[in-house]
Amino acid sequence: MARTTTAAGAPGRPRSSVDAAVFAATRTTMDELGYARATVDRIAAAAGIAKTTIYRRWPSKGALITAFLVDAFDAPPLEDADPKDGLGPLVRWVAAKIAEPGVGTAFAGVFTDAVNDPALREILSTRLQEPHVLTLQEILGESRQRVLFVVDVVVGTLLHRMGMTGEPMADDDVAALAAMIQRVLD
Amino acid sequence: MARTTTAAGAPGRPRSSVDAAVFAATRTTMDELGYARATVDRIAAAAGIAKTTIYRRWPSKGALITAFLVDAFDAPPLEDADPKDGLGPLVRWVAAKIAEPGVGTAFAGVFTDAVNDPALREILSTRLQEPHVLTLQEILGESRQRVLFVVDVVVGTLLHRMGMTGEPMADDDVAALAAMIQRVLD
DNA sequence: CGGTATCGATACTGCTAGTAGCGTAATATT
DNA sequence: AATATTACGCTACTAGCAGTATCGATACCG
Repeated sequence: MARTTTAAGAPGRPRSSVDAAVFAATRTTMDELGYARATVDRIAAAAGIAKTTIYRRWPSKGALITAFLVDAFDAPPLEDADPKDGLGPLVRWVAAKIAEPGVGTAFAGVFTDAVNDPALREILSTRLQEPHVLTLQEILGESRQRVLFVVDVVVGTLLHRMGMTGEPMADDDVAALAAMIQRVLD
Repeated sequence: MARTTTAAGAPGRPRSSVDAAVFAATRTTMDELGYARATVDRIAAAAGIAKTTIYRRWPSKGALITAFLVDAFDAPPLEDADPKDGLGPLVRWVAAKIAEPGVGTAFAGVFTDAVNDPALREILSTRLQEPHVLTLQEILGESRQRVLFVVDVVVGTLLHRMGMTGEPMADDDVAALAAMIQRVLD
C-alpha cells in the first residue's frame, strides 16, 4: 500500500496516497473501454483499490473524472511562451492533451454528463475551466467574455471532432483552428 | 388513435401516425426533465403510447433522439439566402434551433452518448450531419474537409457553451461566431 | 496503549435501456 | 364476410451501473 500524504497532526489513519494510481487507472480504462464501460468498479479494480475508497475521495463519477482532467491539464506551457506566437502553442497543447489516450474520451463523456447535472457542471466549471480562464484573462489582457468565447471555440471544436469521428483532430486542422482563433484576438 | 400513414398495398395493420406526437413529447420532456431523466418510458407516456411502440420504430434511445433532431433541423434557410450575407444567417439559424426548448439538451445528450457508441455515431453522422454537409459542399463550393471543419466549429462551440452554462449562446456571441466563420471562408 | 479515521469486502437499493410474450385491433386480400 | 398479416398496449422481465450501508481490520498520532 502506498504511504500517506495526509497533513501532519490529523488524527486517525491517514489516507493512502493512491490518487496517482487512480488517475492512471482512469486513463487506461477510459482508453480501453470508453466512457460508458469505464465504470467506477472497473477503475477501482484497475487501481488495485476498493470502489468505496474512490467514493470517500470524490462524490461522484463525474467528480472523479473531473479530478483526472484537472491533473491531466495541469501545467500548460505559459512560462516559456513567446508572445509573438500568440495562442498557437496553447491551442496545439490543448489539442495534444485531448488526443492523449483516455483524455479526450473522459473529457467528452464528463462534459456530456454535465449538461443535465448542475452539481457536476459546478464542479467542472470551478475546478477545471475557471483556473485556466483566469490565467488566460491575465496573460491575454482580454475581457472575460472574450476568453470564454475562445475557450468554447477551441474546446468545443476539438471535442465535437472527437465525438463525431472517434479520432482526434489532425494537425493541419489544429493549425487552422489556432490561426482562426488568433485572428479573433487581433 | 391517429390514422395510418403506411404506404398502400402493405399487408397487416398499418402503423399509427404518431411520429409527430413522439417528437413533440420528446421536445417537452427533454425541456422539462433534461436528457438523463427524459427516459423512453416518460417520453412514451407523454406521447400517449406504449414504450414498445417506440422501440418498434427506433432501435435505441439515441436513434429516437437523432430522428427528433433530424426533424427539428429540417428545412434550413438556404433558398432565400442572399449570397452576400454568406454564412451569417445559417449560423444564426443553427444557434436559434439549439436555443429552442429541448433541442439543445437533446443534441448535447445524444452527442455525448455517441462518443462511446459507434452504432449511434453512425446513425448520427449519416442521418443528421451528412445531409447538411453535402448541401453545404454544393452551396459553398468548398472542400469536404473545409465544410467539416466549419461544422465542428459552429456546432461544437454552441454545444460547449450550452453544456457549460446550461443556457444558449447570447446573440452578440453568435454574431461573433458567424463573423469568425465567415473570415475562414474568405 | 487508546483514540480516530481509513481501508477492503460484501451486500444492497434504485433507476434505466432494452427484450419477450400475449391478447387485441386494424388493414388488405380473397 | 372470413383470413392473413402486421401493429398496438400491456405486463413482466433481464442486465448493468451509480451510489450507499455496514463491519471487521488496519495504520497512524499522542
